[in-house]
Amino acid sequence: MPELPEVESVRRCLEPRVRGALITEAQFLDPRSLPGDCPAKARAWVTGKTIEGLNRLGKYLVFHLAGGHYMVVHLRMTGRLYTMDTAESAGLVKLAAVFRLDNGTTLCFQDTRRFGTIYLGSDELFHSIGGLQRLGPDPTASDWDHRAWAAQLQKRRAPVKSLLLNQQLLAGLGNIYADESLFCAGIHPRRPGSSLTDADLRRLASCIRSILLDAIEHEGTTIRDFRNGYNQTGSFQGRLQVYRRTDQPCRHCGKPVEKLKLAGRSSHFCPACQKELPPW
DNA sequence: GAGAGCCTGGCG
DNA sequence: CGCCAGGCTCTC
Repeated sequence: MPELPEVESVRRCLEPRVRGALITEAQFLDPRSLPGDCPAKARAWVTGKTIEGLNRLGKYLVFHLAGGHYMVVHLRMTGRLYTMDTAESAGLVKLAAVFRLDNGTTLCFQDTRRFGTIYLGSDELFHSIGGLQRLGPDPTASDWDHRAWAAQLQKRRAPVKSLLLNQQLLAGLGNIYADESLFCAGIHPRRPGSSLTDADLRRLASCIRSILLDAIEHEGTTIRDFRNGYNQTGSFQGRLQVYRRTDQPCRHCGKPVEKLKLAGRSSHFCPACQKELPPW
């Protein structure tokens, strides 16, 4: 569910409400969200620690805790992380974890499909979490070296859509924004990375950046499950051009949007605006 | 590369 | 009932 803009929206909501706060009480209600840790041990570990800051690395949220400790959260498909006033939080059901803070805030972690994960530890976490240690560059960073990224893609024969989903090459795109970026750049999702010209990749890099930044401004896309750090929906769903618009007219040329399966995921594209023809 | 698996719930 | 879903990992 959450891709870079959704995770960033969560981070921006939460950061001012958790920074500087002490965790006075924690409950881990679903052991599956704690790979390698047990709930009792995790509870004792986080209780009494102060949250010094909240960063984002790709789709990971990183809580910086006093003493060089970290709590890293990945929301996967249906995870929600939001705050509410502790007074309002009584009787909440189906939470995977709850944290009470000394500033009167309660931080809730909810996850219908239970793929989401919470990792606790020190510096070694960044090596032990497989997806975190080899994370590619962040396309929303002002110093993103898109030319180096483009050169990597041109070395691969895999479909460009699969390459966009590979977090080792670029951190933050998921199925929605990969499809939207390819439409914006006029590139068919099945084109091999090695077939992309420098001009294609300059266009694609520019589309990725502008779409992600625009989606952050709109607090992300809510198809069904996504909620920001205030437990509210985003609004970028109204601006989608192809994602989940199969058989509906392309907003640019009117031809019906098509769908194909790539890397086990649906890919939505306009057959006229995103041609897959020789010379590829 | 592709496919299965991890889970739950909504939809046709 | 079967299919599908915003992510990621692991096996063939």
